[in-house]
Amino acid sequence: MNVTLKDVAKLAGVSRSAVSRTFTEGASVSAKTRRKVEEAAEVLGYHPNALASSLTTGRTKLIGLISNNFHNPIFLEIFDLFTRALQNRGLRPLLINLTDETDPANSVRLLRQYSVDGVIVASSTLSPEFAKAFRDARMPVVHSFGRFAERPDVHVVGIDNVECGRMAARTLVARGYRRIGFLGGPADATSTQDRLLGFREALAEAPGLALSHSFARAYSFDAGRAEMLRLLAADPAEAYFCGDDVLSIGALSAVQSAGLDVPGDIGLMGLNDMEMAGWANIDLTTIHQPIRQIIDGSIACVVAMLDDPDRVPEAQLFPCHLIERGTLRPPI
Amino acid sequence: MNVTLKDVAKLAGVSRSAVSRTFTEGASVSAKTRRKVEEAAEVLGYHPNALASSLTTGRTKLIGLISNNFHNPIFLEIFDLFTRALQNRGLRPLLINLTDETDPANSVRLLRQYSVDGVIVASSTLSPEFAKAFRDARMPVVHSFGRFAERPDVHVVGIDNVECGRMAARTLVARGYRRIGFLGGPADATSTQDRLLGFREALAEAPGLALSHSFARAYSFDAGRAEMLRLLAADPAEAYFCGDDVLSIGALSAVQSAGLDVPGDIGLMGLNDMEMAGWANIDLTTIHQPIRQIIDGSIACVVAMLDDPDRVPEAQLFPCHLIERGTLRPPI
DNA sequence: CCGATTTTTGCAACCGGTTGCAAATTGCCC
DNA sequence: GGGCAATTTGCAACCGGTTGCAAAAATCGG
Repeated sequence: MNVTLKDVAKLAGVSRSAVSRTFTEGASVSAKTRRKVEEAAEVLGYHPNALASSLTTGRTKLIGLISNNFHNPIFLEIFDLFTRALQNRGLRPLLINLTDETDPANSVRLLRQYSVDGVIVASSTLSPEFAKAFRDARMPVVHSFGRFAERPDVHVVGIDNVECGRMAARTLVARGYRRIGFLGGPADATSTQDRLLGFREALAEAPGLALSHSFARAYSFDAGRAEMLRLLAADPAEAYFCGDDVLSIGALSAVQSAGLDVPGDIGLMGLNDMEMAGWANIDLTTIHQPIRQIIDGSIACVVAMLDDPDRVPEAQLFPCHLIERGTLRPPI
Repeated sequence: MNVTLKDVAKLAGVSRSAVSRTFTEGASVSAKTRRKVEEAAEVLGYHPNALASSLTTGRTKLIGLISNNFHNPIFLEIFDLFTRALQNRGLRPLLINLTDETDPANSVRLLRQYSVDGVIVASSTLSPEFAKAFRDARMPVVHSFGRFAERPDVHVVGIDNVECGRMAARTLVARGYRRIGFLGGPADATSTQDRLLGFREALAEAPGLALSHSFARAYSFDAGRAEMLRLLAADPAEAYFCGDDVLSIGALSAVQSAGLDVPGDIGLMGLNDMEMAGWANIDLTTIHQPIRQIIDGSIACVVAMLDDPDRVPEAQLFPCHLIERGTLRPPI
C-alpha cells in the first residue's frame, strides 16, 4: 500500500541500498544516483519509514515525556516549551499522563516497548526512585524539576528548593511580617519538603517569629483555596508562602471571599512565576522559576546521554529570583 | 543488548513463532508451551518490541495529537482528557506542537514517517483544509473542535458554534442589555466566524439593539485584556460575549483595572466553562462546552476508522448549555 | 486401537529498512 | 592507455517481530 524503498529502487533503476544511502546522512552515494533516486522518490511521494530504520539503527528519536500534573496551568507552559524544543532537535515526544499512578513499572514497560531513545520525567512531585526505574531499565533519563542530591541516581535538572524556601522566608521577614505561614503543596512531594526545610532554616535565624505550616492536598487551585479557607477559620498568619502559584491563586480567592484584602490583611507569595501570576487581576508576588532554562537543560542532557549513556548522573540547578508584584506589603 | 524473541525461544526450547504467538491475542498456542514461554520471558525480562511488530501488522498504536494552542489553559484540560482516554484504549499520543505553523505538510510527513495509526487535530482555529491534508495522505483523521459542515471532508467532532452565538445573544437580550458587544477571538478562526454569525442572526430578531464587534488577536488573556482596554477607551457596550473564557478573564481584568465593576458596569460572558471559570475570584458566566464528550467522541471516531478507514466523514456535534455565574446581571 | 478431525508447531518468507564486505566503477597521474 | 587508489555499488545478512502453510501432535468417536 505505502511506497517503500523497493519501489523507489525499481523506478530509479538502482539497488535498495543506494536508495537507503541517499536518505542517510553521510553515506557514500554519487551525485548521479542521488539525483535519480531523489527524482524517483519525488514522483512516488516516498518518505522513509522511521520505525523500520529504527530497527537496525537502534534510534527511534522518540522521547518519553512523563508528567503527572495536568491541573496546574504552568504545565501547559512546560509542555509548550518541551514539545517545541524537542521538535527543533528532530525528536518526538511520546506523552504519558501519569495521573494517580506512582508505580513506574507500567511506564517503563510501555516506553521500552516503543524503544524510546530517552525519557524525561517532568514532575516536582514524583520521587527520585520513580526516575531511577528508567535508569535501571537502561534508558537515558532526566528528572526535570526533580529533587536535588549531591550524588543523584539520575540526572536532575531543576531549582534548589531549599534555597527557594530560604529566599521566601527572608522576603517575608524583610516585609516586617512576624507571624508567618507556610502553605505547602502535598506533604509527600519532594519539592514541598525541601522548601519547608529552607523556609524553617532561614526563619530560625530571625528571633521572635511565629511559624506555622500546613499542606494542601495537591498543587491546584481548589486545594489552595480549601486550605486557606481552613486557615482563615482559625487564627491565620500575617503572610503565607504558598507551595506554588496556582496554590497562591486559590489562597488569594479564599482570602477575597472572606472579605479580606491582599496584601492589606494578609500577604501571599508563590513560586513559579507562571504567566497567570502576572495577570492584572492576580498580580502575584512570586519566586521566578526559570522553566525555559530547565527545559533546555533537560533536553541537552538527554541528548548528550544518547551518545554517552553512562555519563555519571548529576544535578544541574538554575537560580531563582524574586518577582515583586502586589500581594505583599512593601519592604520596611 | 536487549532481550529478543530469539532469546526467549532458545531458553524455552520452542520456535520463535511459538513465542510470538503467546504474546499475540487469539493465536493458537497450547497451555503447556504458553507456560514455558511465559516462564522464560519472565526470567529474561522480555517484552515484545511494539515497533518491530508494527512492521508486519501495520499497526503502531500511535496516534498523532496535533494542537496549536499552548497558551489557553483549557488545553491543559483537553490534553489531560485526551492522553488518559487514549491510554485507556492502549493508544499512545505522539504530540505535535504546531505553534506558528499553518501548513500541514510537515506534520503529515512526520506522522507518516512514524506510521501513526490515526491523527487527531485538536484545534478550533485550524482550517478544515489542514485536517484534510491527512486524509489526502490516507491517514484516519478526526478534527476535534473543528468547524461544522453538512458534508465535511474529514470527521469533525465539536459544537455548533453558530448555535452558541445565538445562545449568547439570547442570554444577553434576556438580561436586558441593549448595547451589546462581540469580543471575538482571532478574526480568521473558524470558531470566531461561526459564533459571530449566530450572534448576529439572533440579535437581528430583536429590535432596537446596538451591536458592535471586534476581535482579539488570539485566544489568550493578554489579547482579551488588550482588546477590552481599547474598547473601554472609547464608548463601550453594556455587555460583551467574549470569544472564550480566557479572553473573558482578560477582559474582566481590564474592566477591573479601569475601576469599573462586573457585572455592575459591564457584563461579560465567555465560552468553554474551563475549570478556571468557576474559580471564586473569576466566577464567569459562560457557555459550557462538553469537552469530555467531544474528546471521547473523537477517540471513538478515530478508533472506528482504524477498522474502516473509508467511513464517510461526518460532523458530530454536542449540545452546549449556559452556566450562570456572576458576570452578568440577573434576567429581567 | 484405528482413522478422521482438530489443534499446535516450526519452517520460511516477509515487513521496510541498514550495513559490512567484496566487486565494480571512477578518477588520477604518468 | 595502463596502473593504482579512492569512491561507489549491489549482494546478502540482519534488525525483531508476524504469519501462511504444511507437517506433527493431540483429541475424539467408534
